[in-house]
Amino acid sequence: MDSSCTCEHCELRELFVVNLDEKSMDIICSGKLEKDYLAGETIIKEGTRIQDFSYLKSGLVKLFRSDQSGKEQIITIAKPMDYVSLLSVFSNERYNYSVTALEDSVTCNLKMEDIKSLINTNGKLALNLLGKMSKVADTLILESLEIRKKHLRGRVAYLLIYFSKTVFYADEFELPLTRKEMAEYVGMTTENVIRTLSEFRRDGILKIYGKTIHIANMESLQSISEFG
Amino acid sequence: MDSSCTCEHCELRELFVVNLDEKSMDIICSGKLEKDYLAGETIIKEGTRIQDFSYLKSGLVKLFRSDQSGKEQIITIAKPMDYVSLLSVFSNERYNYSVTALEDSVTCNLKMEDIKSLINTNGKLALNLLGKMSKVADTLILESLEIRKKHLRGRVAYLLIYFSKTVFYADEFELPLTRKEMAEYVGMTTENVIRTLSEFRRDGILKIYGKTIHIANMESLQSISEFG
DNA sequence: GTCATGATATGATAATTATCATATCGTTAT
DNA sequence: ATAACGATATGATAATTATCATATCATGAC
Repeated sequence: MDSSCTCEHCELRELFVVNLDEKSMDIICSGKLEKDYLAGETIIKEGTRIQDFSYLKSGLVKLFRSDQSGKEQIITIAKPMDYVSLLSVFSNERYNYSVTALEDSVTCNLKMEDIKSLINTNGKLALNLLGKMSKVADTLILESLEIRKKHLRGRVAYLLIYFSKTVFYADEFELPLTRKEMAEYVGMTTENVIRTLSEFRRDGILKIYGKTIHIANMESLQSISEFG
Repeated sequence: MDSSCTCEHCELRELFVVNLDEKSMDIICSGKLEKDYLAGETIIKEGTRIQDFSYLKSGLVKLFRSDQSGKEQIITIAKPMDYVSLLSVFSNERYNYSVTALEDSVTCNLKMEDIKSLINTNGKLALNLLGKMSKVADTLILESLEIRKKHLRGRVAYLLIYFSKTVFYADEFELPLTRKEMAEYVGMTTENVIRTLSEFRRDGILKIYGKTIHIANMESLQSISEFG
């Protein structure tokens, strides 16, 4: 066993759920590569050839698209143990989105070829990946339909609740997005994100200290999100 | 070989791309069930348990969600050889969307269990399905981002081009959606769909005879879609 | 045939959202 | 330290879109 490989102790088992046999684990591990990124650094650039199958070990990243005029749309945010390259990966030669670190982050990159050959011999792994991809796609599609139905207040409320309930598990947290990025996520203008946040502050729903948000009235925020 | 099974001649081979061995083919085929639906009929109802893995043999169907107030949002339209149950299928117990026939349609239903056990033993099939799902998810997600960027005129133009170029392969076609459904697809009101169509007619871009649409000026329509 | 209903259609108005202008604040580069 | 820049912030205004009212038309129910 390669002494530089610490897979037995790493999260690969958790990630793939099914226990791979020693040989498969060795193949995967020997090609495994961890990379560190500082907040703001580019992890994947749209148009790059897809060679790795990567997941996020720690930190927080955004997946987004840019149009010709440079305007960006955030597709989703990935948390630790989420796949960074799941969309596109089995159907495309190249990434059709970019990935940037929102916080200092570490990715774990496996070789796409290794994964593909493993899938060929390990049906459980295949089903597991199908399940993961199905879930990610479902979530993204339903989320975009939900957001589309909401007014501006509802969209901002939705986003704050998202961070509070599914990313930070706290009523007070440090926003990992600028107001501009929040706007790019939920499809509105930066000015209106700012205005909406100010409005929530004036209504006593939020306390805002720069990027630090404290949700003072979660009930109100939730009813605004569901729409009011 | 079961004489009622005509799989050798059917499109299963095309669909799965990889040639299944006789035994696998038999398993799939013996559980195969074709169903006919008239335009307007419900094929899948949101909340139903997922038991089949089905694709569309002929016709045209819409996948959509309904909210508590009965308002609907169309997720996508499936054409022949598209999977009707691909989203959700590997991650959910129940459908979180409904499917209705837009035209008289025929579905071919395979047993989910058979597919799953085949995936276990056939890596190529697994990779093929991963590819298909990846592509569908990608398309849906990017489409929703594209539509979100457009103004009303661009959205209607986009939809008409979609039907012309990828569904009917013709400049003149019979719209399979009501104006209300068009609105539900691209996220606007019925009135504004109608108004926009009228505007295109007045500008000489379209000729409209009820549900029959003739695109008289594709260049204009395309530049409107890309936005202008 | 007549009625009821939903689809299509159009206009007037209201609500929502974006754009533009401007200002402050904090951070980084020099 | 100062300048430059981007992020945050707010107001005024314009553009976009939805809502409401109303009318016609087609279709299916009876």
